[in-house]
Amino acid sequence: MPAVEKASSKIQNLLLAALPENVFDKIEPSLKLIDLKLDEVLWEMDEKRKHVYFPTSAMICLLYETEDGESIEVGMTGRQGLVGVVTFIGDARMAKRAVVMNSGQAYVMKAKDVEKYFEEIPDFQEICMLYTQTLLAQISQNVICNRLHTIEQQLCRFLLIISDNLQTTTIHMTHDRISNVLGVRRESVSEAAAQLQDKGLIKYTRGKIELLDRKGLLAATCECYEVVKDQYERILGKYISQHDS
Amino acid sequence: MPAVEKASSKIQNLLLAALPENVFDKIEPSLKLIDLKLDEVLWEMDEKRKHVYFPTSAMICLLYETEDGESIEVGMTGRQGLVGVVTFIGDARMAKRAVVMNSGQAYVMKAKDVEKYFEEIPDFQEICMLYTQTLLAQISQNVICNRLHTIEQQLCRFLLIISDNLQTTTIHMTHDRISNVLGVRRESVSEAAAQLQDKGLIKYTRGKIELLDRKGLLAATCECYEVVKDQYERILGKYISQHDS
DNA sequence: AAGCGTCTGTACGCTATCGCACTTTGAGCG
DNA sequence: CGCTCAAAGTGCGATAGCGTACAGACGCTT
Repeated sequence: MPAVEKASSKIQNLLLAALPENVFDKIEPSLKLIDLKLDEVLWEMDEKRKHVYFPTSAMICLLYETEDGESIEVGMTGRQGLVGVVTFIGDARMAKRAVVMNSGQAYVMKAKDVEKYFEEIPDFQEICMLYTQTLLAQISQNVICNRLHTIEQQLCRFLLIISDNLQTTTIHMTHDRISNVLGVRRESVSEAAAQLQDKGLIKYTRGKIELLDRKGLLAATCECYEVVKDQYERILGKYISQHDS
Repeated sequence: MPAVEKASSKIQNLLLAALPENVFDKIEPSLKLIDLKLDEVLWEMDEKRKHVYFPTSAMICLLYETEDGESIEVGMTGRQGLVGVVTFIGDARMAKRAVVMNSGQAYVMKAKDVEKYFEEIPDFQEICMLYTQTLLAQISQNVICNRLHTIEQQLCRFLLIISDNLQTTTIHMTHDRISNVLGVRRESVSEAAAQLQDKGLIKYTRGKIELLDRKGLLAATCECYEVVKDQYERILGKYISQHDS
């Protein structure tokens, strides 16, 4: 199997792609590519985690839901990461559930296998631990972002992150859905989106947002986007060859 | 040396106390008890972490500082935890600095030794990893708390956490200092504090806050306090014998 | 005992966001 | 091709928290 095909069709998850080929071959039997539908719940709080997911084209959101039903994103993962960090650092449940935010595919691995490989294969362990660090950085930044930045800034950041993970400038998502992730009103998202559209940075219609001006969005968002991205690069950069944009 | 003395005078850090005695004895030579002064900076971002701290009577805050100088707490640690998680899961820098928020003592261990014990002693590794999980839970909850809850609720939560860690109902801290941690104006803290005082939950004078009614504070704070505390208990509870309050 | 500096109280206008209610629009379905 | 319903637009009063400015008060120092 030519390396090109491997990179393009199989290992679309950056963490898996970061593994040395022989390591990947070793764990491959435990990987299964599956489809994830919108709003599918990968796990609920207080449920034992049975799988770890390495998204390729799907996007997953770690959501928290308060006692009175409001939901907020704690962290977010696409092809740049994995879902189920807690599986190998223990069984903490930091979010109430993991929900598919953008349908697509992901590799799944049973928690048992993950644990096994984690102990047996140092490279695998290292990649997982490094990713955990980037997740910590991401969540930490969300603390700051939620306190200090405007909805417009947060929306820009959100769009950029999605775009990075899905490798597209067209995002299929309604304002309402976004509002649930950001933990704000739908109207606030609509308003912020309208402003970005006025500035020529995006263009949207029902459930579809197109990013027109990446640089403009970068200028309109807060430092948080760059900070998290930089940390990701610093921590995992050397392992991840492929860089888009 | 009688066990009582050990518990009372030496191992005031709950994580260290959770280690089996023979394990503690093994790592003890690497531990040094030091004094931490108010506002002392344990590390700055982009500095290689050289030590791990196990606070006994000190309280340490993981602070983030934005480009325009605002500071916010990302996480907080006292005798219930340790500072320097990143040392063993890699070298991520999720916060810009760790600052002493309440003077007191802490055990220090060199990063090198930490790494060594981490690999050699499973019990040590486990405790460290479990604590990391609780930290993740704590930071995640801060994301939610910052988005959804009032300053008054957050102040209650803050006071309760400090009280838990310092094992006292008298907190020596000015409104100004608290405002830096919560990432709000000093006046907002003063106002919230005044309300809590009116309700008879606390009593304060210059730089000193006394908690009068713990139950009342619990009722006045948000779910976040309990959620984090529950996670801590669930994850580390079985190792930690001593429970106050 | 006085003085000074730090800590806290108060006040006011401003902004971002909320909550709610209602309208308009557009995409996809039959 | 038109209908229908979800998505997005609009408006308005309410409110939490901000920024700024200044006044009062407590406690330590001399």
